[in-house]
Amino acid sequence: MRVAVVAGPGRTALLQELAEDGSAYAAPTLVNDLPAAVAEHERAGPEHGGSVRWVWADTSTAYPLLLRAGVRVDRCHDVALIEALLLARGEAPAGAGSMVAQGAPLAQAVAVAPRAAAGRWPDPAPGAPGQATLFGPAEPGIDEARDVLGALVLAHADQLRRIAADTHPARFGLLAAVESAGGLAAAEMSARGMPWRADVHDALLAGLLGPRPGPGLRPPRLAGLATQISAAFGGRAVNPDSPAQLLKAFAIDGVPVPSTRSGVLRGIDHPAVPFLLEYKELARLHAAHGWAWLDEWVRDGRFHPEYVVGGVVSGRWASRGGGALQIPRVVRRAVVADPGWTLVVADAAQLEPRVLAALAGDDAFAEAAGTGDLYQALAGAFGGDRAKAKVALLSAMYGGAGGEASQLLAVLRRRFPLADAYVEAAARAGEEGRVVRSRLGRSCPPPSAEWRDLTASPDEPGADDQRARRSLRARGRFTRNFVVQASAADWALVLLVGLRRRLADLAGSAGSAGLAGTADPAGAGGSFRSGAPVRALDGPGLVFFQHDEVIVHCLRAAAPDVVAAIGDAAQEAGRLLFGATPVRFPVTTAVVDCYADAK
DNA sequence: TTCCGTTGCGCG
DNA sequence: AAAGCGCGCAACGGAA
Repeated sequence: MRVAVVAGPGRTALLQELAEDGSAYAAPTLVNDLPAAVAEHERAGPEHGGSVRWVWADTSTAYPLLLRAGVRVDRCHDVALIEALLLARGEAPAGAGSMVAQGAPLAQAVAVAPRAAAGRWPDPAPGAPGQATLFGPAEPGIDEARDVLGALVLAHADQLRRIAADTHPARFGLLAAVESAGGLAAAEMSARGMPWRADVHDALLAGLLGPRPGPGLRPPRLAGLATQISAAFGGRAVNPDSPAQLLKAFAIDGVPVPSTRSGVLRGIDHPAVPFLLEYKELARLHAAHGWAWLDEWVRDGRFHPEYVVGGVVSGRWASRGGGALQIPRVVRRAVVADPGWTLVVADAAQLEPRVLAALAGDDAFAEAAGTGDLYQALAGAFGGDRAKAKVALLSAMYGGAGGEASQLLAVLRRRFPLADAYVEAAARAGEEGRVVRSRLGRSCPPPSAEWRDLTASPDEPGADDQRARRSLRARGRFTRNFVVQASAADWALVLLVGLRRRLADLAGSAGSAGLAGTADPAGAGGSFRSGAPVRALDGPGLVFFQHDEVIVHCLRAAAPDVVAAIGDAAQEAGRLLFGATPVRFPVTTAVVDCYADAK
C-alpha cells in the first residue's frame, strides 16, 4: 500500500491512500499526530498485506522529524530524489510533455512539496530560534497542505509512469526503490551517529601535535616545525601554510619547484623538505580533524554527519559538514564501540573491476573475477605481476595511461577484449557528447553548453583546437569512469538497503534473545535527541557508509548474525544487478572494537 | 569587511 | 606522446 503524506499545521498531516499505479482511491484524511499515525501504519502493515510505502516529497526533511519522535519507517518513495533520477536521463523537463491537465507543472509541485513536507511541529532540537519564521515559509495552512498533497500525488503517479516507460523499467524501478531507501538509511545513520570517543581523539591529537593551543594558535609541534622550516630557508620568515610564500622561498634558494605538493617536494633536495612534509601532514590533521572539529561535530559520544544521497553524479553519496567521507586513517582510532558492543566493518573487495567484469560480460575477465583476489587472478596475463595487473585495470577504468600503463593496457585489450570494448564505448559516447548510464540506469550529466561550443568545430588549428581536444578527452575519461563508478554505486546502494532490511529483521526477531540492545553511551540518555530514547534506532544499526564500505554497530552477541546478513546482502546485490554471472562480489568483514583495527 | 578562485590533501 | 575518475574542506590571497 502506498500512502502520500504532507504535513499540515502543528503535528497534523494529510494522508491519502494510493493504488499501486499511484492513483488516489480515497479522499485525503487529516490526522492530528503524524508520527503516531505513521507508527500505527508501520505496526499494522505486515498483517495487511505488506508494509506501507510512504510517498513524500523529501526524505531528508520529513524523516528526521519522525525519527526524533521515535518512529522508523520501512519504505518510501522520495519524489525529489526520483525526479532527479528521471530528469538526469535527458528527457524534456517535466511539464513540457507530461503536464497534468489541471495541475501545476510537476517540477513546480516537486519544488514546493519539500517545503510543506518538512513539517512544522515544535522542534526540540537546538537551532536558531526564529529563523524558520524569518527566512522559512510560514506554517502551512491546511488549505496549502491540501494543494501540495494534490500536486504530490500527481507527481508521484507521473513518476511511476515514467519509470515504467524506461528502456529497462525493472532496473530503473529498482534504482528508484533503493535510492529512496537510501534516503531512509542516511537519515537513520545521521540520527544514530557514529560511536566516537572524544577522549581517545583528544589524546591522539595531543600525542602528535602537543597540548591543545589557544584558539588561532599553532599547536606546539607545528610551531616548532614552522621555526625549523624558516631556519632551513636561511632564517627568512616563511608561512608553511602559504604555497605562494613557499614557492618564492624555494626560488630564492635556487630550487624552483612547480608546486608545493608533497609528491613534488619529495623529489626535491632542500633542507626544508623533511620538515615541510611533516608539517603538511600534521597541519592537515589539525585543520581538518583537530580539536575544533571535535568540538563542533562530536556530542555525547557520537559523530552525527549529514549524508547527501545522490550528492555525486555517479550516485555515490556526498556529505555536508564534518567531512564524514574523508575521515583520515589515524583518526579512526577514535571510533570505538560502546561497552558490550562491537563494530562490524565490511568492505567490498575490488568492487569496481568486478563490476566492470559483470557489466561487460567478458567471460575470461569474469572467470578471474570469480575468485577472491581479482588482481592476482589477472596477474598471469601480466607475467605473474599482480601490481601490473592492477595498474592496467585502473588505467582502463580511469582513462589514464602514463608511462608503463600504455603497454599494460595493450595486454588488457588483447586478453579481455569485451571489458576493454565496454569502457572504450563509454569513452566514445562521452566524446560524442552523449549520455551514458549505470547498470540500474542512473544517467551521467549531459555536456555543458560551453563544452558543445568548444568542441563543435574540431579541426580549427590554433589554441582553441588544443583546448577542444583536451575537453573532448576529459569528457571521454569522465563517461568511461562513470559507467563503472556509477554501477559500483548501484551495487553498493543495493547492498546497503538490503542490509538495512536484514538488520531491522534481526532487531525485530532478536528482542527476546537479548540481541537487540539499546546503545546509550556514558548514560547520555539520548540527550542529543532532546527527548525520549529513540526506539526506532535501537538494535544493530548502520553507522557509516562510504562508497564501498559499511559499518554496523551492534551487541557483541549479534555480530555473527550481522556478518551473515552482510554476506547475504552482498550476494543479493550481485544477483539483482546482474542476474546469473560468474562474477563474485566478496565482502571482507572485520568484527572489531575499534575502526582502526579493521584493516 | 566579505566573497571567491586557487591550491593542496583527506577519502573512495 | 600524454592524459587518468569522483568528492569536501581549510587556508590563502586577491578582488569586490
